[in-house]
Amino acid sequence: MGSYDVKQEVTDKYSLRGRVFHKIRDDILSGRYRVGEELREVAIGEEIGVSRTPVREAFRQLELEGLIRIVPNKGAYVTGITAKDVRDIYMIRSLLEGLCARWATENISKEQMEEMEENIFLSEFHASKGHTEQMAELDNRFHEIMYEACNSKMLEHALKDYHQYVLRVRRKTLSTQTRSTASNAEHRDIMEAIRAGEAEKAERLANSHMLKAYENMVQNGYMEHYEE
Amino acid sequence: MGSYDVKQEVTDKYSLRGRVFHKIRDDILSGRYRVGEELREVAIGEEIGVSRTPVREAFRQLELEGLIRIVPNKGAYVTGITAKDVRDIYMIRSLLEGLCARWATENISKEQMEEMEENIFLSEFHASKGHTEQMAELDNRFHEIMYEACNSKMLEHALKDYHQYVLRVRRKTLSTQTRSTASNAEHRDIMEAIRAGEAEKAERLANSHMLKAYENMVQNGYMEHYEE
DNA sequence: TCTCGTATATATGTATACAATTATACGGGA
DNA sequence: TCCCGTATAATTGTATACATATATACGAGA
Repeated sequence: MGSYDVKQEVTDKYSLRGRVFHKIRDDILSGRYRVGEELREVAIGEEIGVSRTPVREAFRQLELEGLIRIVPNKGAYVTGITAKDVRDIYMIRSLLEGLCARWATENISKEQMEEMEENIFLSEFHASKGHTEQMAELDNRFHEIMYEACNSKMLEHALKDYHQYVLRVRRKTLSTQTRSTASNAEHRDIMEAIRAGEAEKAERLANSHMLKAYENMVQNGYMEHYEE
Repeated sequence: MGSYDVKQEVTDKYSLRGRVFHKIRDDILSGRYRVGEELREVAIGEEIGVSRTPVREAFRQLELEGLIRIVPNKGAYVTGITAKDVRDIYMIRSLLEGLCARWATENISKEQMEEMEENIFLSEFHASKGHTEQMAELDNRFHEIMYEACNSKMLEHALKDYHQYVLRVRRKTLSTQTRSTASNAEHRDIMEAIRAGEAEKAERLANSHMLKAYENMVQNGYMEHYEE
C-alpha cells in the first residue's frame, strides 16, 4: 500500500472543483469579502458559472479551513481573525518553524539548498531597490522552501496552513525598510546554519525569527484592527 | 465583529450533515474500512439512509481532515498513516503539548483544575484495578482538559486534530501495565506543576511525556504494522 | 404606535436527473 | 494464448427540482 498524504489539500487547482474552492478562498484572503459578510451559494455560483452543488462542497472545505463559518439553515459567513489568534499562531509557528529548520538541516537536498541561497541573494537585491512586491514574494518562498526541505508531510502541511492563515494580516506588513533588512539578515543566518549542518542553531534562529516578525507587527500597530 | 472560531469543526453532531460526517469518520477511525479501501457514495448513502449529496459533502471534509483521499473522477480511498507520519506527529505534539501546558498554567480555571485532579485520582484507581478501557478514556480526557485550559482556540484545535489522528494507532497501545503506571505518574507531575504555577516546568514535563509515550510505542513494536 | 401573527419571499438542505469519466467485459485478430 | 479495441456498465461530476427552514413584509388588534 502506498503512502498517502496526510492532511490532504485541494490539489488540482485547475479542476472545476479546485477552481471554485480556490476562487472563493482567494477572494476571502484578498479581503474582497468583509468579515462577517454572508456568502450566498447562488450568487457565487453564478459569478463563477457553476451551480450550487460545487459551491456548497467548496463551502464545506472552507469551513474546515477556518475561513468561513456555516450556520445550519442560515448561511455561510466570513470569519474574522482576532489579535489573539494571530499571536497564538505566531507562538505556535515559532516552535514549528524551529522544528522545521532542524529537520531541514538533516534532510535538505542540493537543489533546495541552491534555491534557498538564490532566494536570499534575490531578496537582498530587491531590498536594496525597494521592490516591496518581490520582497514579500521571496519572503514567503523562503519559508516554503524550508517547509519542503524538512521532509515531513505532516509538518509541511501544518506550517503551510498557518502561513496561509496569517497572510490576511501579513499582507500589510513587512513594508518597513528596517524590518525587511533585518528579516533578510535572519533568513541568511538560518540558511547558513542549515548549510553548515548546525541543526540546533538553525532551530534557535528560526524560532526567534518568528518571534521578531511578530514583535515587529505589534510595534508597528498592525494588530490594532484585529482587536476583538 | 465577534470572535469566530478559527479552524472550524463540524460541530452539530446531531444534524443530518453532522451525522453523515461523523458516521463515516468513526467507521474509518475504528478500522471498519481498511487502508486503501474505496468508499462508494451510493453504498454509504444507502447505509445511512441519505442521498449522495450529503455523502459527497462529508467526503470533501474528510479529505481535508486527511482521512480519505479523493481522486477526481475515480473515487475516495481510505488513507493510511505511515510510521514516519506517526513519529512526526509525536514530535510536533511534544512541542505543542509543552506550549499548551505552559499556557494552561497561566489560564486554567478552578473547575478545570478540579477536573484534572479528579482525572488523575480516577486514573490511579482504575490502573490499580487493571481497567484498561477506563484508563484509555481518562488518558484522552486528561489531555483534552489541558487543551481546553490553555485558552487558545488555535492551539486547542491543532492538538485535538493530532490527538484524534493518532488514535488510530494509539487504540492498541497503553495496554501494558508498566507504561500506564508511568504515564499516570507523568500526568500527576504535569498537573502539580500547573497547580503550582510553574509554567516552564509544566512545559518541560509535557514535552517529555509525549516523547516517552512515543518511545513506548516504538519499543513495544506497535509501529511495526505501519511501515511504509 | 407598538406588538404579534400570518403570508410571502428567500435561502439552505436534500434528492434526483443527466453528463462525463473511468472501469469492466467481451470478442476479433495476430 | 495474448493483445487490443469496442461496447457496456458502473461511478463520479454537475445541474436542477423539490423540501424545509429562516428572514422579511404587512396588517390586524390592543
